[in-house]
Amino acid sequence: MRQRQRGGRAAQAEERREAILQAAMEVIAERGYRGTSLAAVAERVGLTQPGLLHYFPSKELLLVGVLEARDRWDTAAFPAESESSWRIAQLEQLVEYNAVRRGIVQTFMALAGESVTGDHPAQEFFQNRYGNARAAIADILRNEFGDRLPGGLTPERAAPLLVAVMDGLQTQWLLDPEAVDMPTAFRDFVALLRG
Amino acid sequence: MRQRQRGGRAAQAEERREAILQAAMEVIAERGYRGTSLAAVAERVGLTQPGLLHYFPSKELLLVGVLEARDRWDTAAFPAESESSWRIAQLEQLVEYNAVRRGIVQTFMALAGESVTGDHPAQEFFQNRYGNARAAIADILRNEFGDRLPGGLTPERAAPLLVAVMDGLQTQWLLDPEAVDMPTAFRDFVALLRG
DNA sequence: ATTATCTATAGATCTATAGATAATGC
DNA sequence: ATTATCTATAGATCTATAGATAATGC
Repeated sequence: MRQRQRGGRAAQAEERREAILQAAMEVIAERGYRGTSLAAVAERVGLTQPGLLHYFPSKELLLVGVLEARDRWDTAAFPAESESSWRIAQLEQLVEYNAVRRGIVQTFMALAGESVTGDHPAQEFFQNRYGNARAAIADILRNEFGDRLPGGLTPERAAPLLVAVMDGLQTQWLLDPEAVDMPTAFRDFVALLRG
Repeated sequence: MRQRQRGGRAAQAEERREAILQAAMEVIAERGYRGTSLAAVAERVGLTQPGLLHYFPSKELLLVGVLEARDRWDTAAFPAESESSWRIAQLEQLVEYNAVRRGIVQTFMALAGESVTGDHPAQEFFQNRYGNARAAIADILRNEFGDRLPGGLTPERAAPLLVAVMDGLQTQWLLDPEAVDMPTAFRDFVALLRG
C-alpha cells in the first residue's frame, strides 16, 4: 500500500519496533509494567493487540526490549570509551539531562520500584545495573578524588551513596518537581564529597 | 462457633482487620499494589474474597488501611514527642531496624515506586510523606549541626539528600543485600555531613 | 514464500455487587 | 437487629493462540 522512499521491509520493521518501544515506555511510565496492557501500547501505535505481538511475541519480551532500548539511548546520549573514564562533571550533566526527560525517568523509576517485588522480570536487569553503577562510580570517584574522601570514606564506600542520591532524588523529584531541584541537590552532594 | 475469652465482636473485628492488613502488606511486597489481588489477600487470612470486602469495601480502601497501619506501627516502634526532636543517632537506629524488616521495606519501596505512575492511589500519601520527611530532617540537622554544614550546605539543602540516601540505599539493598550494607552506608553519609 | 496485520476467541483473572445464611448480643 | 461470611455471578479486562487475508520482494 504505502510506498516508502527507501528502506525495504527490514528497515520499516525496525521503525515499527522503535515506535512500539517508545509507546511502551510511555504506557509503563503511566501505569508501571504490571499495569500496562498490550492493547494500550498497540493502540498508541495504531495496531491491534495481536498485531503488536507480531513484533514482540510476549509482554515480557516487550519489557526486555524497553530495557535494552534504554541502554542504547543512554549510550547514544552519553558516548564514552568506558563508563569509568567519565568525570564527575559528566554525572552532573546526566542529572541535568534527566531533569528534562521526565518520561524516561518515570518509566525507569516505576520499573525499578516494581523490580524489588518477587519474581519481577526486570529484577536481574536492575541487580546488574546497580552493581555496575556502583563499580563505575567507584572508579570515577577514585580518578577524581583519589583514595581518600571526606569522612574517612573510600571511593568504594562512597559509590553506593552517590547511586542512592541519584536514585532517591529522582523519586522525590517525580513526586514533587516544585519542591526538589534535582540538579542543584546532586551538585550539593558532590560538594560534600569534595569536602 | 468459636468462643473468645474476652473481646466482644468489635475487638475481634479489629483483630481481623489487623490480620488482613498484615496479609495485604505481604502480598503487596511480593506483587506490588497493582499486582495484588483481593483473593490472594483473602486466602492468606482464610476468608473468601467477598468476605474480605466486608472489612475493606474496596481494594483502594485496603491500600489506605495499609498506609495508615504503617504510620501507626512506625510511631509505635519509634515514639517521640515530635519528629523534629529526633537526633541523628535515632535515624541510624531506624536504618538498622529497617535492615531486619525486609518485608516492610519491600512493601513500601514497591508502593513508592508505583506511586510515581499516573493517578496511583498512594501518590498523595507519598508526596506528603516525602515533604514531611524533608522538613523533619532539616530540623534534625539544624539541631545537630547548626546552620552550616560541610560543602557550604544548609540543613534545608542537605535534607533531601539524606532522604534520598535512605531511600536509594533501600532499593539497592533490596535488590542485592549481600552487596550493600545499608546501616554502614548510612553512617558513612552521616560522616560526610559531619565533615 | 515471507511478512504484516486483522478478526475471533479460549482461558484466566479481577473487582464489586446481590442475596442467602448463620451466629451474636442487646 | 446486626454482623460476619459464603455462593453465585455480572461485567471488565488481559495474554496469547489460531487461522485468514493482503501486500511485498525474490
